Formats: sequence, structure tokens, C-alpha cells
Amino acid sequence: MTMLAADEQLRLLKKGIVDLVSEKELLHKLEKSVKTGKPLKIKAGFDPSAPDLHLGHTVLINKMRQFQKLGHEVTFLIGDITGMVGDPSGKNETRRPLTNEEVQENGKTYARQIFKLLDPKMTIIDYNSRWFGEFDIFKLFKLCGQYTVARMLERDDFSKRYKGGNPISIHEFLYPLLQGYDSVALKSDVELGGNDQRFNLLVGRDMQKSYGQESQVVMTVPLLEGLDGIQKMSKSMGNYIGVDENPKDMFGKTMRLSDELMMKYYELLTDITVDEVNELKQKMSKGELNPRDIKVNLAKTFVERFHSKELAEKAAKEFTEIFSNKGMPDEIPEWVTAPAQDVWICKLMSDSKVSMTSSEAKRLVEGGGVERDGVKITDSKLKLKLSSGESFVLKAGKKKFVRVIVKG
RNA sequence: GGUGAGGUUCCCGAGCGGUCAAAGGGACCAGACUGUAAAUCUGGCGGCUCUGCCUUCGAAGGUUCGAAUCCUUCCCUCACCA
Repeated sequence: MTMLAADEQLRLLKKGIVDLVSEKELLHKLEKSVKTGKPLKIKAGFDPSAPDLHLGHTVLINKMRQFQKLGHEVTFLIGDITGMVGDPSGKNETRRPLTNEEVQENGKTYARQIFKLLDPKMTIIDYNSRWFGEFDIFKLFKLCGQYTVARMLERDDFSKRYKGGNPISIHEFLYPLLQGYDSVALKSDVELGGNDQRFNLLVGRDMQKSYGQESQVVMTVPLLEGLDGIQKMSKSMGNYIGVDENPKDMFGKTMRLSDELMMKYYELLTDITVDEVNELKQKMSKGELNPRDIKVNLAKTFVERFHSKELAEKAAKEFTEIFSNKGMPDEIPEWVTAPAQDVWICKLMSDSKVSMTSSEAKRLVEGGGVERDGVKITDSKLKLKLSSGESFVLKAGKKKFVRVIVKG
């Protein structure tokens, strides 16, 4: 493969990033790579315990792909050892070590997801247990000796917790060191990460220097805000769109974004240019375009990227059915029960899984959120008679449906 | 090791012997409104065989007719001192 000129590569890579430490070093590395024909080693680390990628990760993965397209060697590093520590992000406990099988399993899950975006032939998947597995106490001493407590406390998260009187366990200090050592083990030229990883990535630079290597270039990408528009997108916050999610949810969740957030998603997650984004914004404020249509388009883009064009169309159609035309989805889960007298509506709802508990069901009914075949139910004490052969649709809130079928 | 302050329902945080399933805020759910939203307003927000019953206020015991509230021991966190 013939490589693009170094300055041209740099120009492309600089797009859509937050930090670059440092541009000069990156240019230098690129020049050397072009001259020798040797690709740069690009590293990005991932947590093994939650192998579900969401759109937030894809910002980073897109950047990896960009490097890949330019001919560089991308390593998708699964931190199966660092994962036991957990990145210090609040109250952390040492996590249970994953078994070998679990690590393998999660690795496969990751692979399936990233290869929707990355080229399988050009991506290396590695595990940091490969070098930490045989790390002994002496090596650990040496590693710990490379850094000081004061420097560790520079990390925003640590200093906040420390000042705020919140606990910090010693092992949490280890996390940045271990992550930094990963760069030493991989001899990485560039490490990519989310903006919140800045500190850890910079430690990697120091570590490499301590171990006699040239420091890696650090590049961070913006953190994607979650569906709430406040917190960053994460699985634990529940404000995410997963790349593995079914078309219906992926579409629905996108449609629930605020207009403002929608534009951010356009900027960070699609290929359209800044100018085009601005044009869309203008047309919307002038009323030439309906924001809803722009959002539908975004939702389709996502479903298309992670599933297929057909499924994107289907999801769009179904969405319009349910919400705009107040219809019902094509596929409603079915729940079969035996004929009975005096079945309490709330019990029926909890049994058929349309609500978690009967108390919750009661609240839903009293709040006017329950319909039976399109007719609102208002009496939370309602008893139903279920006779054989009967079937009807229960709707709880906007999104939950169940078709009750009486058999027997 | 010493001294002081703490651990309350998903989170923050009030309560400090009965009127406490526990104020207030956030998150969340539902209804109204809309363009699917957001914002706003309204209601809800432990469970159940639901005008009652059961479980919950770090853990275990105890005092009391009655404890989140008092006592004892233990566990955990923070601050200052060593």
C-alpha cells in the first residue's frame, strides 16, 4: 500500500479530536513511517467486563478506522487485567477477576461488534494479561517507582474525591500505571482514548520514557453525551444506544433525542461536514426543514450502519405507525394463559411482564396509561373474566404492549 | 493507635422515641401538550392476596407498649493528630 504524505495524513487525523499531544511528535512519527514504510502502532484500550459497545465508543472506533485506512496497525486492547481494578470513576471495589472463559467470551462479543466498523484483517486484538499474567512483585515495585503520589493526585477525578472526603483505594492508583505499562509492552506510537482518558494516556508517555522508549502520541476524541444530554454515554447510566441493539430500539432511542443533541450526534457520529451540519441547522430554524425528518434520517443512518438498509426502512415505517398514527407495532409479544374468573388487571399485567410488579401496574392504571384493545382502563380494581379462545392487546405506557391469549 | 464527624429508600440529602414507607431535590415512570422529543404542567415513585398486611433507615443484639431515632458490640468511611 502506498502511503499518503505525512502532512496529508496529519490533516485528516486531526479532524474531530480534542487533544493531540503533540502534533509535532505525530508529524515526526508519520514522516518516519512514510520513509521506512513501517506502519505506526496504534493502541486503544477497552474494558473487558462490559463488552457492549455503544455509539459513544464508535467515536473512538471511527478514529481507529481512520488510522487503519491510512495503513497503520491498530490494536484493540482488551484490558482483562486492568478490568479487575476498574477505572477509578467513583466508588470502586476491586472487581471479581473474570474467568478465562468469560474473557474469551467477551472478546468474541467485542470482535463481533467492532468488525461492523473495523477491518478484521487489519485489526489486532490483544489482552493485557499476555504481559501482566507473568508480572511479579519486583516488576510491580519497579513500575510503582516510576510515579509519585503527588503526580497521581493531579488527576482531576482523584483530587476531587480526595478534597471531597471520598475514599480512594490504593489499588486505584495502579490503574493508570498498568494502562501506561500496556503502552510499554505494545511499544505503541499512538494511543487513542476518550477525553476522560487523558490523564491515563499521558501516564503512558511517562512510562515509556522511563522504560527507555520513545513516548507515544496521545490523541483523545470527544465524549459523546448520552441520551439525557447531560451525562456521558455509558452503559451503567442507561443512556446509551448499543451497536448491537435491535433496529426498533436503536431507532426509537434516536428519535427521543432532543433537537439540540441530535445535531451533536450528527457532528460526532456521521460523515457529514461541519458546513453541512450548519446548513441543516439554518434550514430548520427557518422552518424549511422539519426537525423530525432530520431525526428520522439520523435514526436510519444508525440502523443502516449496524444492521442493514432494509431494516432501517422497516424500523422507520414501524415507528411512524406507532407514534404518528397511534397504531400498534407489527410484532407484539404474546402471552398465553388459561381461562379464569375474576383476574385482577394488575396481576395480569405483572404476570404478562408488561409491568414489573402489580403495584407498578396499579400506578400505571391509576395514571391513565393502560389500554385494552385501545380502550382506556381507569379502574385499578378491575377484575377480568378470561374465557377460552379470547385474545386482546394490553398497552401499558407508550412503549409496552402484550397480546394476551386465553387458551385451554 | 488517639480524637472528632458520619453510614437513611436508585443517587444526593432531611428526620433523631409514636402522627415515618420516612421532608426536599435529582433520576425514573405515567398523563396533558407536541414534531417522536426537549421545555412546561399534573400525578406516581418498597412489596403484596391493597381502605389492610409484610419488609426497609451499615450489621447483630438489647431497652421500650412502641425505635431510622436510645443503649451495647461489631463492620465501613472521612478529618485531624501520632
